[in-house]
Amino acid sequence: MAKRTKAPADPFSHRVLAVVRRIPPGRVASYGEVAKLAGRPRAARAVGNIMKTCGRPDVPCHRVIAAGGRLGGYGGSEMLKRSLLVAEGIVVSGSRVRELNRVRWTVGKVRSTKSE
DNA sequence: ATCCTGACGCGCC
DNA sequence: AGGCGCGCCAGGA
Repeated sequence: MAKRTKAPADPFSHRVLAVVRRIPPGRVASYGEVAKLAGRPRAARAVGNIMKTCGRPDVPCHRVIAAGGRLGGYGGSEMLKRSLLVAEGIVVSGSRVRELNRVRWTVGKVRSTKSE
């Protein structure tokens, strides 16, 4: 045996997709946050690339935004991303998410949609 | 294997 | 406040 079947291959990309998939509706996570949770706090850029190559409908890539609440990009259709976020109840102003502190997805922080 | 690009992040001008 | 540059990581040619 001694064969671990196969090398870890891409635990990173796989991890990123898993994290994004865990993002609940009405919540958003930044590329850097996802990257950090995936095990690469400096791979925010790579995360963005993976989002593009994800090709998984179970991965709400539109819920992944840039740092500071910026929309980031969306294949050139960031207006679509903005609409999707707003449609989920997220307040977006221009190219900036408002109340980021409220929509920011945090692990272990299950805050109801109730305004506090 | 090497080079370049790319849905980023942060600092600086 | 907005724009520019450098750094970091992964995937594709």
